[in-house]
Amino acid sequence: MIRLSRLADYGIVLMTQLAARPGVLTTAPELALTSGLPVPTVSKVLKAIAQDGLLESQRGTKGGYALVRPAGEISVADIIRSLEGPIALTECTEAEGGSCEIEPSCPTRTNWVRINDAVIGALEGISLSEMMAPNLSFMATVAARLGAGAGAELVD
Amino acid sequence: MIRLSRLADYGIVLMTQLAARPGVLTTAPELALTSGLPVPTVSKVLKAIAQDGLLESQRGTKGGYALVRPAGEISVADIIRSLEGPIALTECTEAEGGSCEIEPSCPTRTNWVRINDAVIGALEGISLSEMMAPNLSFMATVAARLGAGAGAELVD
DNA sequence: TGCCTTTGGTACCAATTTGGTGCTGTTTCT
DNA sequence: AGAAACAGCACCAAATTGGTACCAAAGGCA
Repeated sequence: MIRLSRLADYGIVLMTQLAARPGVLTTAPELALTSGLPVPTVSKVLKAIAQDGLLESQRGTKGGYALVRPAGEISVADIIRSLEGPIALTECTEAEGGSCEIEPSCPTRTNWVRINDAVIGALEGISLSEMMAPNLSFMATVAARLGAGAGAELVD
Repeated sequence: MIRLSRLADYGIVLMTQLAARPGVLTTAPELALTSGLPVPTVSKVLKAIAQDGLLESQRGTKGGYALVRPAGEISVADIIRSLEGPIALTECTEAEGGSCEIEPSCPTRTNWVRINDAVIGALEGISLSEMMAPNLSFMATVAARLGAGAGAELVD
């Protein structure tokens, strides 16, 4: 499966909710309520994202989490990376290339990097603010970006 | 992880090797040799792809596999789909939406489709023939494609 | 100061998924 | 016939994931 881990999925949902309250500290239990996810899970996810620097955290009674950057400057790729490390679709495309035994007989290898880059590009191109509301301008952006490709005729 | 399954990875490698010999039937054992993968695995992968219709298969002594379409008309997305079914980055984006419990409180949901489409677009935009050789024109194409946004102005 | 709230870190356990393999049947060519 | 190759099972082992629990540290407040 080419599938995002659930944690990353949750991360994007939670970050989107945080983006809706810029500058305000929100606690994990609060986000658990609004998202419908269990508190420990929310904690785990936010902890990891905060550690990566995408969230600022405040301990204590009036603590909580808040975005460190405006929603428009945080991409989906950023969030995925903060939870899962560098985006690598296959072992081939990992920085520490080593465990691919068929590597010598694999001329496809170098081209994998291109696929990887294309996917990363797609994820870089979508910011948190674009995830916040179902607005038409966003759909138009994606449509234009995809051009002849896949999700083309979304709008109009 | 946002990672392709190994089977899909293998599938693309094997299809690339088949693309290098258009019109010629190649056996699974042969491909196992050239790819360095175990025969049963190669068999399994090719079997699945053939069943989906991307490969034609011929039984018997002089049997083997061959592409049904020119390499230029088979995309990476096609191969992934033939092995894993529809590309869905999260449960949200699956056709048979059902198992997402937090769905009602998930305004992000509709936007997930956009991310999904962007990734699919990136994968649709890369054909087997582009995976065959490390040629510069392909790299230039990708570079241009990545330029503005994600999987933009694909082939033309 | 003492307590409560909240994040930080670690470790663990269970379940799902994955991927590799083996076996038997069927087709086709020599 | 017999050999070679695909077709379709079904199964087993291992890795990954994800959910949880527990304790430590920090900060506000009475």
